[in-house]
Amino acid sequence: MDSGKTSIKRKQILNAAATIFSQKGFHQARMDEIALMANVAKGTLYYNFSSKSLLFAATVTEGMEGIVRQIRTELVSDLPFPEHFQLLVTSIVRLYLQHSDLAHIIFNEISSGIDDAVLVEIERVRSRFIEFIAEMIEKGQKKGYIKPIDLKLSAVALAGIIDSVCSHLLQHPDEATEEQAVATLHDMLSTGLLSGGQ
Amino acid sequence: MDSGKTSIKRKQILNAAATIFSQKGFHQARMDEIALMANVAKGTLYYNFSSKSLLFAATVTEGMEGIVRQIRTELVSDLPFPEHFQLLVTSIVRLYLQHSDLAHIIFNEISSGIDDAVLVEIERVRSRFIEFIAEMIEKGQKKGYIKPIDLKLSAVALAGIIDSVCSHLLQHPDEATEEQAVATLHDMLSTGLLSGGQ
Amino acid sequence: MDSGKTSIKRKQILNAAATIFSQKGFHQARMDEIALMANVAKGTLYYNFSSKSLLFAATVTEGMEGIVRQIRTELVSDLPFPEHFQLLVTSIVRLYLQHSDLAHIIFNEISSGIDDAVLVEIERVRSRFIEFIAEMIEKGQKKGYIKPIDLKLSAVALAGIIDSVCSHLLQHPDEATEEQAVATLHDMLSTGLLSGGQ
Amino acid sequence: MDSGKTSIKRKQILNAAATIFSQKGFHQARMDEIALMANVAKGTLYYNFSSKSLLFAATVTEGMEGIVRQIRTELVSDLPFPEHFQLLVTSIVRLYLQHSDLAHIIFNEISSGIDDAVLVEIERVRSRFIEFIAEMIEKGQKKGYIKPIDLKLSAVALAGIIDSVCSHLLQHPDEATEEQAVATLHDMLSTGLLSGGQ
DNA sequence: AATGAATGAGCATTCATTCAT
DNA sequence: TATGAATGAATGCTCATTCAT
Repeated sequence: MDSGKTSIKRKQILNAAATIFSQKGFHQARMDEIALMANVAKGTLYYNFSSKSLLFAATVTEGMEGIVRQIRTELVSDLPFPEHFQLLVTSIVRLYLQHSDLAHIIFNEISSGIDDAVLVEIERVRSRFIEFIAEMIEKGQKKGYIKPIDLKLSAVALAGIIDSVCSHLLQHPDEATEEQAVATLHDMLSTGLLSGGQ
Repeated sequence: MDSGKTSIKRKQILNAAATIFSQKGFHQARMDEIALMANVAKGTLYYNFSSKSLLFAATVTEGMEGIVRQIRTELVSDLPFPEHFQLLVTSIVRLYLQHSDLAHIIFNEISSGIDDAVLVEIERVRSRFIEFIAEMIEKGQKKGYIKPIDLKLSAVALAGIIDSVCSHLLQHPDEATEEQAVATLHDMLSTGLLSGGQ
Repeated sequence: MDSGKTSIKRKQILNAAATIFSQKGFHQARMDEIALMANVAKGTLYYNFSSKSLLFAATVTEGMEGIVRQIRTELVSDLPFPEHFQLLVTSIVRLYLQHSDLAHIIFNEISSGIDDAVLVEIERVRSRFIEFIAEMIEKGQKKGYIKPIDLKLSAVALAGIIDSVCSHLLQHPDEATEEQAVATLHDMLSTGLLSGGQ
Repeated sequence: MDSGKTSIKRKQILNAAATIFSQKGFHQARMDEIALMANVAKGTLYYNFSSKSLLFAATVTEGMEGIVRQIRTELVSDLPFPEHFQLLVTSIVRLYLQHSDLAHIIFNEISSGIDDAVLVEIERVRSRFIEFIAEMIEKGQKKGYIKPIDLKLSAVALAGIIDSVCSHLLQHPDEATEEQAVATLHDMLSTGLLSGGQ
């Protein structure tokens, strides 16, 4: 199993797993609880995914695939670059908040105690996301809109800044609105913190 | 107990705890292992800290206090602002890498399953750090060096960007040097990604 | 079901079961594995045999029937007794080694945790084998070749001695040949260990 | 742990383990049940023996050591050989029946699914017992009482014959007395099955 | 007759915590 | 103060069995 994409129960399980894993983290998530939320017997979890680690891996991988696909879809527009960049930030923020469960896992779950193989898989997913962002930045550079800067590092930085602000937003929903967050992010990412024409 | 500051064993325990907790995260760290590394019997852990959660809280709190104190010390200089800002970034990066264990905990260990009381304590430590950064930004604004921007959000963003890049650096030491990372961070934080005369 | 003798799948299952059960013993054998080796779906196992215990019982019973039948066939000869006795030992040893899987089960699988009903069935098979040996001994006694001795106990002893030596042979194939084993067995069973003119 | 010889709880556990393991075999024995019978908490089992397999190994090894020691003690007599041999058979039978639990394990538990390391350990114990018997036979040969015969094979045969008859006795206590069993065994082992002076 | 997805009771093992010394 | 033997609740995983198709 572990790879057929279409069983109903399989989807129920992946959904429940995404929720529970992101709420509690890998180690604190209980297979019992996932089974309960997925409305399947515990054995069904293991019939479909041979271990907790592999269920976790599948949750992250398949979830992330969907998200990246979605962002790509939203960005097929032919907008001029400044608007394109604005859209990128907005899209990522919105999707992060929409799928905060998965996003939280991907950005934060590095904790050991997971099979090394699975850890590598998660790292691979994270990398692919970073590379996707790096692509966007590179396009901007080629069109002359983005300054010459280390691609990988700036992509990592961009991911980190969005993760951090969105996490904050989710934990303190009263302190700022999504619009404010997007505005601040876009402002900082575009022209930095310093004032005036430096 | 939990508050007397001077026992030798207590320090041994806190040191061991910092190492183990940062290597393995809260849930994967075992009291046995901490006791072993601290050269202390397991009972002694509980004689000094009444639970794993409280030991974790003490580790984080006392560790962070030291770090913030150290940053403040390094920043008492009367440098003009641009250099001051550069120094701030450099200091935080250096301390993050130096205390990556603790930093990692503070920036990433949100996973529940820890006593709520302790979670609140960790959040408090994180907040204090964010506020410290916000203060720095505010000073820059008052002196006219930093553009008007939401203080809290930009502080959160700054913390996130540094966390993300430093974590990346630690996991992929071959991809970039500390100097490159500092340069990229300073560049992005100062003037953002867009090219042109901002 | 459990009694129709002619399905192809049924035979495939019994063959696979004999192999797996003897390799791993009753408790360690898994129905999955038997189904796999029999080239049959798991459900088919249960369609033909209503439980693991009953499959085990059928495996043992039908297997043993064949073996006893075979020994009887080999012994229809009209050899004079000494040669007849020699042939008996040789045949049993050869068949034990040939069907070591089944033999191992029948001589060693006493472990409980199997349905009592099935345990009784196995015991019955074992008994029948002991009785078969006892018959042989009795014949020898009647012809004056075998000393007066408790029939049942000596049959049990004979079975035990053969089982023990054959098991040893299987586990340590390098320590002795089949011929040596047969010779030693025949020697001990014929005239015992003591030297001198008995 | 696993090697200190003197804790009270440790002994309680080993006694309970011997009983349960021999009643149910390795796979069917439950750690819960052993803990219950030993009057300790389940955790205490694991505090003293790091796994079920190791507990099993310790049970077999330490138990067997005691038995072999006991047989050796009973055989220090300076009896002339025929009586010595009789005593050997009698002692082994009596001890087998006395410690039928352990004896049963050592002679029958070959089932896989136990750690290989532990299986090897059990095989080692069995071997040592076989060697002990071989020594006895060798002594008899040197004194001229026992015929020239393969030492190892005859020792294996002797162990097997005793095991088989004793097991039978335990399962069918009504069919023969211990004395009858000893008599039959001694008779067969001394002069075999054939009558007269062959 | 045959299948295989689904089930859930059962079990070994872990580990924070306690407490007698 | 310090210890470490003892505890037992908690949990991942297995596998015989069922049943809708």
